[in-house]
Amino acid sequence: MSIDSLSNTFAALADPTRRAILASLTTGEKTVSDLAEPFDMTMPAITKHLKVLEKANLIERSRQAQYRPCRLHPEPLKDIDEWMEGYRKFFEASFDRLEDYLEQLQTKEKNNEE
Amino acid sequence: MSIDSLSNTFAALADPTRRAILASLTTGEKTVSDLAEPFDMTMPAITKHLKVLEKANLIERSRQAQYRPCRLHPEPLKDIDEWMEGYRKFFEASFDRLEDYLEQLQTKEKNNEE
DNA sequence: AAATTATTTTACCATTTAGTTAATTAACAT
DNA sequence: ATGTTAATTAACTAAATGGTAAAATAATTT
Repeated sequence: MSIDSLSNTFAALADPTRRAILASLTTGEKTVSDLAEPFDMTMPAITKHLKVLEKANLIERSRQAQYRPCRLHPEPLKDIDEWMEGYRKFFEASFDRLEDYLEQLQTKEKNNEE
Repeated sequence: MSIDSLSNTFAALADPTRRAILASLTTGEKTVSDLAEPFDMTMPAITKHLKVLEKANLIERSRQAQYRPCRLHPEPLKDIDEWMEGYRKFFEASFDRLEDYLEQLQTKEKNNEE
């Protein structure tokens, strides 16, 4: 039980419906019906998606009358951003420079072995 | 068929074994056995993870004798980074401070109203 | 040619996921 | 009290996922 939270966050984002829900929440709090409206999907399906997002800590919920409004809780995205940091140098560099970089690394490794 | 590629990338990253494989590839090309070594997992399991990464375009493979070396192909991470761009303002520290600041302002205003 | 090493494929299994319909809960409005 | 609106839960299904063991493929070594 309890998969690591980075995996959980990535998994939650690996679905276009859920990403669209998050995008929708960037403009402010929304009810479940509001969120469901753009999708050709039943309400229980949306409820499930919201549970996934809630478990991944990407949204927070409250109660107002019969509504359960959702709002964005972006903190877990920070963890992804930090994870990305370790790879940024690989995709920001031009292809030629990446190859140079990898070559350098391998040369260094070889030298360290001696 | 053919899920959107952003979903595919996120899904590929939603597994600690696969992320560890990517991390391992940041130091250069590795054979399947090299990659498998740290894990308590059979070779076919690793082969499957590599297929997921390959399908997500996060690794590339070649042939050298009986080896099938893998190397990092970081480009899809760029797409994630770009997706993140739309959310950065929500989780970046400066924003938190801005929120605090705005909250302070509103409190002050309220006090002035009384 | 036979044996070894590296890797994949096949066939299987258990669990999770993404959806459905039907029933239920909760709060509000008449 | 009754009905309406908002949302969830329950029960089910099909497909995907992450793993296994055993067999197959491919190249190398002896």
